[in-house]
Amino acid sequence: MGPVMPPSKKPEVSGISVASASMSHLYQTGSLSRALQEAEELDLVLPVHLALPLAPLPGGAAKPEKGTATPGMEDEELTNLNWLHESKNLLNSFGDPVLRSVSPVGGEGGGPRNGDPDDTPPSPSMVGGDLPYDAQRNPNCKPPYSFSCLIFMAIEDAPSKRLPVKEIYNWILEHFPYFANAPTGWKNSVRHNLSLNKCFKKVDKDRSQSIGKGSLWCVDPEYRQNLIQALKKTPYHPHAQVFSTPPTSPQAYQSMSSPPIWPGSPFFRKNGGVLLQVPQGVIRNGARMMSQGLYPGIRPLPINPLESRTAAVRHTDEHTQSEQRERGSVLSGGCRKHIISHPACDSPLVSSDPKEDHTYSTNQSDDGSDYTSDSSLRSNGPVARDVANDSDFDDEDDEDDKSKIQLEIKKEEPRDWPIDTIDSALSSQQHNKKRHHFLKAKQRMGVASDTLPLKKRRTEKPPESDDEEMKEAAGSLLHLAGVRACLNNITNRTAKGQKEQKEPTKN
DNA sequence: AATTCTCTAAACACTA
DNA sequence: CTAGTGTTTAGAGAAT
Repeated sequence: MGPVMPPSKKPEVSGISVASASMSHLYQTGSLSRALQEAEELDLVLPVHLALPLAPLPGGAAKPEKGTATPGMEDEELTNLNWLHESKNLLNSFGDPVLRSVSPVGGEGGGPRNGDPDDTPPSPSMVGGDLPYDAQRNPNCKPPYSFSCLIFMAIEDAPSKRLPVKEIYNWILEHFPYFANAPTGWKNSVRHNLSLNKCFKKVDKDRSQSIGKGSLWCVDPEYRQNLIQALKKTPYHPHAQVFSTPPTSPQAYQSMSSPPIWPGSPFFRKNGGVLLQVPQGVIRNGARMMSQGLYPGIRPLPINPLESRTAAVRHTDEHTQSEQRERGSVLSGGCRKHIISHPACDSPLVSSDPKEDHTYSTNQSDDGSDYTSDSSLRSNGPVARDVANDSDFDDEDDEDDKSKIQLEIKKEEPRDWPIDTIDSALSSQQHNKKRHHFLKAKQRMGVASDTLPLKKRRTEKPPESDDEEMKEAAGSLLHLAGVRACLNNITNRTAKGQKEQKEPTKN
């Protein structure tokens, strides 16, 4: 255990340090601040939402003064607002590209924001500004969820896990009264998000179903966990119950941590609190939670746990912080050995095509030209990956084993790194712009299908997906045997043929 | 200062 | 024809 950190020193928010003491102990020791201080002294890793109020910000820069300048705001509110700003920054800085792109907090980046020191006075619907969200107390407060999260919640809340746009509107309206008075532009944003965000897939309408216009939308299972993770990280009111009333048991703590919308919300209830529960194992290891979105108990994947057990290295207290870091850096040093590989596993999470798993902001364009800085990879890789690979601390309960399984399935995805994404497709419109001229030029040259945005392509060619998946699955197997290149030649030829057949009809 | 990211607006095509 | 839906582009603005 290291020495007490001076207040000015940046804590390892990325979760490098290791906790062996339970968080409930901290709560029982008294006030949160004291507990947090104690945690710091003990080098404990805190779940992100606990660490937030205390943690200085990587990259500095919270801009509390930028908060809502709503007249009449109380000091406490301002404090909370500052906290929210800080937490946003902190969350952003954690670096999972996915999380950054699927920000839990709406307006992380651009767009007019509530409470911005705008020229225009805040409209009634904006009262509440950036204050931590409490839909019950302040229905006019803009929800702290990005549209991605809102849509995700709406879809998840549907029994069939698929909704037409209109129902998504309705769900949002029902759960977030803010939008009732908001300008209608938000619907456009929803549609925009659905269209551009890779997380959401259009489902071909069942002929028997008559839902009117449009299609059904669902969450791409491949990105589901990421959305959950993003949602999970939504900052919430620092003075919420979890802070003001230390629970007497870990269970109590679990049940009250990180309410997804608000406690008692239909969404929360329907999910039985499961979706965002933080099991003890995770609490003990905030690092994993922060970086991996490991939320054991969240709809375990249909895989065989027996085969998925990892050779997890149990963490012991003698691991020093530096050891942790070193281990992390080794693991993250480009060669990410995945503990488990299930080439034959038919987990839906396994990407069928590495190429498909990127968006505008990924390393390589479809055409192979490299016009991206891929900052998400650069800036986020190390921290996220370090921690990601530190998933071997515990653990004794099945829940955590499940989480490992999920983690490893995710890890299996055959790419350098990965998941850049979620709605980086949406967010990387910068790249989109950069691509624009290039793609236009290319389209003129008659390679249109190849240059279509990913999302478009995904929805455009469902018919051959089975075939393609089979090929990819075979490719994965053959790859292991070192004959990947051979297959590629075959598949490329096939795909090319198909493409050429399709092209004329498209234009 | 440059980049990244999200939101917003708008145009347009398509469809019920 | 209208309204809703889906796609795409452009730009604003905050954060990094």
